[in-house]
Amino acid sequence: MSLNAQQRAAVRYLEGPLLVLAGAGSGKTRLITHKIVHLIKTCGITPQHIAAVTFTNKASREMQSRVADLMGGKKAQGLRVSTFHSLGLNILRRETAALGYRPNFSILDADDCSGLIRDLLRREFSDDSQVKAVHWQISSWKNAMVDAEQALALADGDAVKNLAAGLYGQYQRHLKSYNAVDFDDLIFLPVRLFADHPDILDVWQNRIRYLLVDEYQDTNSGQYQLVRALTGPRGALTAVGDDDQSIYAWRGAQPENLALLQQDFPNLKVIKLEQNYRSTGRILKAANQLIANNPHVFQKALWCELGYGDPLQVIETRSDEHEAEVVVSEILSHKFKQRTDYRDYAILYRGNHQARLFEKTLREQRIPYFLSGGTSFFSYVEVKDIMAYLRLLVNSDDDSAFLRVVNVPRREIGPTTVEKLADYAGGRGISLFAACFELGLKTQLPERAATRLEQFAQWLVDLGDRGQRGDPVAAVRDMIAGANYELWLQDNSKDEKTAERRMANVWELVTWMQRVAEQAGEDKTLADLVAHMSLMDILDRGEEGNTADCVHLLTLHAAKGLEFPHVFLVGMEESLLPHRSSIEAGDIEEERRLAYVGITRARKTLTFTFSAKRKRGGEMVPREPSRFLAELPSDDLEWQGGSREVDPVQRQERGQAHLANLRGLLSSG
DNA sequence: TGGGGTGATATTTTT
DNA sequence: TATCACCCCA
Repeated sequence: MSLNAQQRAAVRYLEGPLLVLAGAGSGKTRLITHKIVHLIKTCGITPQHIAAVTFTNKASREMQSRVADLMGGKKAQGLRVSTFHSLGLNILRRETAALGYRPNFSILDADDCSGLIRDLLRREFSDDSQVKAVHWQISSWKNAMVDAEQALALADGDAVKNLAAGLYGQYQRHLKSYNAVDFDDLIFLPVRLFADHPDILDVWQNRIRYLLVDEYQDTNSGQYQLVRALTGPRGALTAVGDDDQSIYAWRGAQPENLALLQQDFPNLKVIKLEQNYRSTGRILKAANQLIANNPHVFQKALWCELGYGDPLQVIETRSDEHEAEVVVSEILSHKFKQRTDYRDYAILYRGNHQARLFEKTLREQRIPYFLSGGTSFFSYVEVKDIMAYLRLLVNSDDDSAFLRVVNVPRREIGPTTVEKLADYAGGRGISLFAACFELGLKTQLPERAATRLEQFAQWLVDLGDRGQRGDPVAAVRDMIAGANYELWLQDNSKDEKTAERRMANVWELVTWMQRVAEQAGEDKTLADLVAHMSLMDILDRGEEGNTADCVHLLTLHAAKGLEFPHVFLVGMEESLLPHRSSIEAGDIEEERRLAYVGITRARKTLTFTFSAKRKRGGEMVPREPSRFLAELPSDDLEWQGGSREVDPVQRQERGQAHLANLRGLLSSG
């Protein structure tokens, strides 16, 4: 497929920094990938001097594979397509010394960090009720490039801020002594580094001669500063974004960064991509009209050549249960009439809890479905255990990992022993792991305990050596076997089934690690593998999800970037969308963008539903249709339902019968 | 060590 | 109202 005039202009524009305002479905990934190939093939820039940055691993993988397709077999060796965090990790790993870290530092995930904060809170204030708030506050500060010292100055009055500011410095010191960083540090530290060391920045500006940023409206302060630093005066930057799809302000994204770019680069060129290749005219008209209610720095209007399409349906239902039933039966009858696949349908909603009833109804009808979200692979206890072992193998200073695994599986190293060990290590200013080998420890502990600790540590040293010299993955297998981890799982799971499933997770982790190792080539050490794995989620290996024929159940946030022929945007009610808390905060613009994102996912048909009543806290609460429905072009809407009152029992029976009937038709046809 | 009882919480989530 | 995390006790 070729490029349109605007896309072509954006690909070819190299005279300075470029901002591409890419509306929904306007082919922004196509633009970025073509530009990368253009830079390589036409401009002769070597791939290792080009970096493309995305937010998610999924987007990064997608971009990589599409560049590979465009290159037609010719490998773009050394091309850096990565997430912001991987890029930061890359910088950190090359500049550990300048940052005062030792090689092979660990990356702590959000849980580990919360754990550390909980411990600190307990110790300092013996009150850990505010862990989440404090963690969130520190993280926000880091994202805004505020360090511990500055935080102290910023915190006056607000209780959580005071608490967080008081802990921030200690938190950082602990991380440093663990030789560990958190996710936010992966951006924060490089930005700091570049500000303090112009010579190092210079090296990186030479290494990355052209930078492309995807989903630019989602960048936070730190990420923007990283982009600005790397871009430098040369201005070799293409940022692609859509202010109307900014839906992550609540976690620090600064859509203002779009306008800021214009300020910081006065010679910024702006190109708009307004032709949409996804949706019908009606859907786009609705999207445009809705989003016109938001203020705009950059005006933009989507158009298409795909025809006007079917009217948008708006269905009023009696209850949330009824809503699920109606949507499912609409899907069934539509599928029957149009001979479509289940995968052509998506049900989009504001909050995860809304998925439940749809899930239940789909399951009752034996309709396969795919549910977004859920527990991430890396939050399973068994996966976290193994990851902690890996971290400890690589970085013996990682006390956080040490504490997690020292007695898992049971090694008869109880809390008392660990506490004494911690006291000793603290006094000597060394890691828990190092302390296990010290003779002085033997005077503090009963001999048996000291011996067990030393054996444990020695076992890890041996494994680490093996991982260093031979095949790292084999060393990991040895570790799992040596720790008797499987036995421990069997003893600590509800039943055999769970134990098996959990062990399967462990093996999946190992298999995945093996694959990462193979992909990475021979020069990947255990440390490299572990660092990479800390930034990935095994769940977004994707493939199965896409190929399986499933109805998709997604939050509006999770739906961004995806498209479906037939979309149901459910729960179009005041206090759901826009959400109550946003109404109360007087900020419904982001909610409107959320609705906009939902609408623009649809290719052919779009159905809104809202319920007259909804169960909330056990009671049926009356509901109002969302104000956003009123902002849509009424000529393009077809309203159904809501008018007649039917006996609920009778209705329920009728609904069930209808569904069963449809299912029968489908399976026979 | 595990099960039951209790209390907090009910927007969105990636790395 | 339903769920879930966490705590305590047997």
